[in-house]
Amino acid sequence: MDKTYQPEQIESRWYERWEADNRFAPSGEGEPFSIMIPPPNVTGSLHMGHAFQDTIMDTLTRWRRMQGRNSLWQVGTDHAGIATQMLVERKVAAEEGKSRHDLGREAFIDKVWEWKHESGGHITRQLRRMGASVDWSRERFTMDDGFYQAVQEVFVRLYEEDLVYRGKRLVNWDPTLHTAISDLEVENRDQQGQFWHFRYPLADGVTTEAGEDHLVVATTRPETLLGDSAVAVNPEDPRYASLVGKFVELPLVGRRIPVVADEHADMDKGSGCVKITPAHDFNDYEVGKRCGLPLINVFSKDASVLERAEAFDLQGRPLADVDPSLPAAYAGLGRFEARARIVADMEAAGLLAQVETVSNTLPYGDRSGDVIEPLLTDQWFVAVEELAKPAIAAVENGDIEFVPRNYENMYFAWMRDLQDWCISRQLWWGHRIPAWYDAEGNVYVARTAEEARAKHGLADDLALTQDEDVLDTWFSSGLWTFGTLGWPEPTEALKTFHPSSVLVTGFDIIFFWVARMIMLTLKFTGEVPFKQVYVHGLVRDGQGHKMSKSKGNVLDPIDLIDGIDLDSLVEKRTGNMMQPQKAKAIAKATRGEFPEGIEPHGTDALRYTFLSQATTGRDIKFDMGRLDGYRNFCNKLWNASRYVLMNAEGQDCGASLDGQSGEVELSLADRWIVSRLQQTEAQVTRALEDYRFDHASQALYDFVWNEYCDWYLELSKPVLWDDAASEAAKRGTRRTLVRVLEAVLRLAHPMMPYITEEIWQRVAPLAGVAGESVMTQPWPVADEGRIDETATHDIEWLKGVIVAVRNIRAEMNIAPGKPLEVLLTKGSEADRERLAANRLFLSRLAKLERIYWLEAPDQAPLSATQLVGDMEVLVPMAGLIDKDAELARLAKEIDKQDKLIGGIEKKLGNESFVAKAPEAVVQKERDKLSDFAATRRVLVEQRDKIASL
RNA sequence: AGGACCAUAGCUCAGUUGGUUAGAGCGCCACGUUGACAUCGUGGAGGUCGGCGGUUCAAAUCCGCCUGGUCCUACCA
Repeated sequence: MDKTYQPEQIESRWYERWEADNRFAPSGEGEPFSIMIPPPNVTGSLHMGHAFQDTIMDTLTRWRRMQGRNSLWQVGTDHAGIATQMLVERKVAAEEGKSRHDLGREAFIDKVWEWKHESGGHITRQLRRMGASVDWSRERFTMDDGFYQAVQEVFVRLYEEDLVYRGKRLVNWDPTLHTAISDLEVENRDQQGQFWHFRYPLADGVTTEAGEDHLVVATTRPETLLGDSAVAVNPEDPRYASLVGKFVELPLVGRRIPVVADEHADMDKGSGCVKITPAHDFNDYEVGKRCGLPLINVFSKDASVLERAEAFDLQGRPLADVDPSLPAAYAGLGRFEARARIVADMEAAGLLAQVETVSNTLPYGDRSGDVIEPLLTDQWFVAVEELAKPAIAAVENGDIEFVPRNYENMYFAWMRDLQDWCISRQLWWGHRIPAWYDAEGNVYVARTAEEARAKHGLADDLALTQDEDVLDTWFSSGLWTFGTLGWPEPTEALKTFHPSSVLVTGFDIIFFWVARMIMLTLKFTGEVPFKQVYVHGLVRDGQGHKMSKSKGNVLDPIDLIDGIDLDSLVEKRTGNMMQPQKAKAIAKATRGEFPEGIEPHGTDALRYTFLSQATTGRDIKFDMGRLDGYRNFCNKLWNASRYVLMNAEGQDCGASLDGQSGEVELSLADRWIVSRLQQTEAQVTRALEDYRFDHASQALYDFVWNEYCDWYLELSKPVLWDDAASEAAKRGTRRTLVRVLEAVLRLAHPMMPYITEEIWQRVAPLAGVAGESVMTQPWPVADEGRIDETATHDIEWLKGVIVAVRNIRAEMNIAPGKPLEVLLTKGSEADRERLAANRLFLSRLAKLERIYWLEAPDQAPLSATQLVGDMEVLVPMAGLIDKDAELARLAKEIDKQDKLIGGIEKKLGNESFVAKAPEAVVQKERDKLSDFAATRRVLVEQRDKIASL
């Protein structure tokens, strides 16, 4: 083995090997375990969130696989309608100078497929770098043929049950992308805005109670005035009661619109009158419904003003009795330009009463960044009410369990207040809606045009045109858990792996995806999609800020693995920016944070970092320090393995594959480390069962570094290297070294797959273990029978003596390597026996010249003293020790004991404590008190002795 | 406005059903390299557990209020 751990040399090699050997496919045996990967966007590249999530899923999958479960990690990518279409549009524009409309629908779709074939493999290659043990042979895409079938099937069946319907409704319209988007894709941002108060003249000479000939309404959107169809007042409002049923004359337009009574009008706000524009505001739409008002649309798909308004009734039928004329001056103006002109014209007409500056929130499209316009359009919807009921019940009755639990509340809150889901998108890339229209506009929904004709008895020569729209991406990804397994066919895979065991996902897509999967899956399979949902937080930068290109704080997981030099990192963060003016500051911050660039750390270290930070229900601040630390941990494991191999290879380890071995004798240290291994195995397993990856990684780290390396390897040296040790003992220690390491590698494998495989290949044969890969070895199961309390206590004693000596050395400024004479005294018979049994270990680890039992404590030479239990560890001071330093040290120690004693005496002095606390607790305090008191006595004795010199 | 979550060492975080001398890693200080490892070893310093109040024999842990932070939902004519 190389002297230093170099991950880049082992990682790609092992992944290719595993994949070639088909190690990721389900074994076909054992209880099924399955995870469906949240399909990443096919256009995307792997970000920290993916890397984190993939690490968790891979750890779970590898662990369950080793436990003998028939494990499937289903992989695939999402076609991601808007994102992909935008990306290819930009590419075509840049390369050919054409828009998608120049190309036409078919040619453009071809371009997208072409692009997908060219570049769609980027993210899956990155997934391989993370070590993801997904079954590539089952890779799926949300627009592959199978998904096409599934999507058609679901849509048609929902339609047949009236759970999908089409209608003219007010939707969130993106004027840049020219498509509807769902509520979830709208991002509300706080803004400073203006609030204009307008006078609307009352018609027919009517006046208010106060004698005014007009009403005052206020708006942040003056341009919607053109589409007003009423002014509402509160039914309880005495100021305007007489006006209900009367009319106002809409300024600039001249249309007569009624004054209506509706509780939407708030008497305490402004004048108490509110303009109602049902076609351009969601609240007003509701008022329109309640009051039977016409819907007057005044905007085109670009959100510019129409020449003539379009009026509809609530069913979306054109209304002939509304005068559609609009002032010619505004025709074709964009909404913001129209706003300015309308305000100016109102002011010129003396109808602008007041302008206020207010803070409000505006809806933005999360893809385009444009302000969303509520617009009346024909769209397809899923009626969610019926679907939501069983979906809520499934979580309530525990069929689906959220981890951590509190996300269930978030889920319930959202599910109980669900709006119908607008599923049509005016895009080209996606699943085209399986609906056909004849010349009269009759709609026929079927899986194919042929089926539509057959079903509805249509003539073969009747011209049918398919709906131009595609389905929301989340509609198809909502079928992910069963669609990937072959549904609607009743496949073996579906029977075996559905419902999936656990969904690993971020809280940010609980609404987008998780909730909809639950609804659709229950509807079509009668099963839940997954039994558990493990919800993790967002990966943020070291300061807790969201990583984003515009902030220039993005870390690329691949850069953490391979390393990146500073200039490349700066270039990556500042190149191709939307706001180039920020580049300088970002470059400076980057150079400050990473003066040397980023070193290579390897996949295993990155994975370990994620796991150690994967604590329940909170975002993680990615900590570069930990990444370094876990890279060092890999290095530690690597070097410990080198030591083991150096001492075991070519030697009789008492367990070689050929079964030939001499007699074996286990030392105290051997029994102890085996015992501790059992406990660690139990701890790690328990932690993984509880999704406490932080605890799992911590337990393993502690065992490997603080026990196996720091103590056990050191304790093995005297046995292996000292002639005094027997051959049987040497054999026993070699066997333990090798077997414990082999088990550790299995235990660590799900978390750090590469390094464990690399080392395991060399160690397994020495441990008498046959097999081609650690991946398919059994998961270590703790054997309670090998937990050895005596050995643990003895080792604790041994460590205590060694640490006591080291402590004295450090405090007394005695060179670490200087051989010392040490006396033990005042202890029990057990202590005396322990000394006899462990003389070799003690001498070696504490670097002693001589250690012996002092029978008569009162004859002790002047010494520095430490206590191990009741026993005193003495390092004679002659010529060694600084008297003042020792006195100072003792004073500090005595002070510490005094504080402890004081605390306990106070407790025990409290009568109600003694009376009410459980006897065991009280006894524990008494025991502690006598321990501390004894320690104090020894320290004081020692102090007096030294002071008297 | 409603709700959720968070606040523990300089930093990033653990802390099971209340009883621990409140822990880890990084960072810091001192010392140390002939035989696994300086991506290291040994020893050490560092915390009134955000604040106030309550329950209890006992609170980092349970309850209430407050402060600060993050996020979600809603509203803003």
